[in-house]
Amino acid sequence: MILKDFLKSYVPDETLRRVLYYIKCLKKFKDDGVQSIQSLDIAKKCGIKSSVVRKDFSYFGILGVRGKGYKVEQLCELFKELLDKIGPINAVVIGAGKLGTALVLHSKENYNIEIVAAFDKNKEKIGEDISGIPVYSINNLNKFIKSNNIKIVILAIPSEEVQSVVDMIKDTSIKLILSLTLTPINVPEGIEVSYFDILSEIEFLFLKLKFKEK
Amino acid sequence: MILKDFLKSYVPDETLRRVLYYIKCLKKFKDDGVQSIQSLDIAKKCGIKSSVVRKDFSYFGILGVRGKGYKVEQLCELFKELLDKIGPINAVVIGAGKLGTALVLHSKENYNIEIVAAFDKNKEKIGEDISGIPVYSINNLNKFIKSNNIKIVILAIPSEEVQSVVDMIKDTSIKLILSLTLTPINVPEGIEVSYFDILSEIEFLFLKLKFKEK
DNA sequence: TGATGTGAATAACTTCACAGCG
DNA sequence: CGCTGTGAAGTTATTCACATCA
Repeated sequence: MILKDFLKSYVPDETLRRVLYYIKCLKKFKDDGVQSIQSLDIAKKCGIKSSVVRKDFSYFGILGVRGKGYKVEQLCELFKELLDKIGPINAVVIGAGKLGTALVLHSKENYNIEIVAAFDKNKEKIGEDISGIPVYSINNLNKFIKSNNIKIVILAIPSEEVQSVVDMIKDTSIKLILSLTLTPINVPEGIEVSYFDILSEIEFLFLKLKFKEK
Repeated sequence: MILKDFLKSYVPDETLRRVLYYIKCLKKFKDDGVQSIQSLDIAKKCGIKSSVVRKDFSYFGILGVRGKGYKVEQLCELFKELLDKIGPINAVVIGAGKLGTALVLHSKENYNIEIVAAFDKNKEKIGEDISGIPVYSINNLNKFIKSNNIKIVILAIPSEEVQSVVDMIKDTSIKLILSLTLTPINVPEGIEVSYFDILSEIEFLFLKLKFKEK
């Protein structure tokens, strides 16, 4: 046990988000055979300031050596420990179209999340599998979630269909819904919804760019 | 001209992000035949507070009627005007795999962004088209961007290939790169990079959830 | 009267600057 | 000496509370 009892202490959301960058970044250093690094090395790679890196690390009690830096191996272990402590991240994806399929395939490579099943309403897709992950009928969704104690659902379906699927799983173990369109969803207390739409993100970034220009 | 000269005034980034939610939300109200709404109606739909809605609107000089609310039609027009003022949002996508293809198809429905071409290194895909959008060889990317004055690139390719593609377009009209994996990219000044990885976002949200639990 | 519009207070996050220590 | 670790200052965003006006 290297980590201090971090779950009790306060960690800013933005730090948690960056942790995933750090993990990716450190993996790269490790693969390249780098053994020792400084906060500035990580900062440059991630496009942030070195003081951010150091402050972020401080929330986890990560200790570098003053005047020297950090051991890559040790940092990797620490973050691995963090992820282990969180436990397995199992999810299901709704919609076995292009987007849903892409997600299932990506989840096989280098992520800590596992997509355990896909669901669709299209009869032609039901019964198929995506690289070993089964595609079930949307009618079995509620039952599957309950019996497998699934906490996360990814919605890779058209915006018109989003609410009806959510209504199907209101009363299950689901804690987190990630919708891939911005269409607002109604959920009961206790379920968190996030919206994550690639094309809308582009629109936002471009809007921001235009506002800065003038 | 309803909008005041907003491009001069300060608008928070987060407000700009929410604008895209408002647009989606208002479209829905309009489609449902709702003519008049209050800030609380929008807030509920979007899962935010009514005061946020009102403050956001205030940056654009949007005027409701005290004691009554807002006219849906009028709000829709205002935001349309905003988008028109920003101008067309043309982008290219790199990678004509599942994810890239999904993006091209989605861009056809109800977005303000237009994906004008896809690029791939796979000979079998080159020359094909995705619902009318051509797939070109990655070797033509630099030239295409320059001759079409493209400002936005979406990277839907494996993390190992990301940097080499970016290196190809360093000296073009590109202003904005959206990478769909978290792998850090080096870019020269003047190009903004954003990272947007669906599975990593899930990891982050789950991490956040776990930290809040305890 | 009832919901808007907005300054002021609060909270969250980032940056700074430098003491501390190997 | 050089880089870490971290309070303190600065910045940005959210929330509050209420005057305002159709």
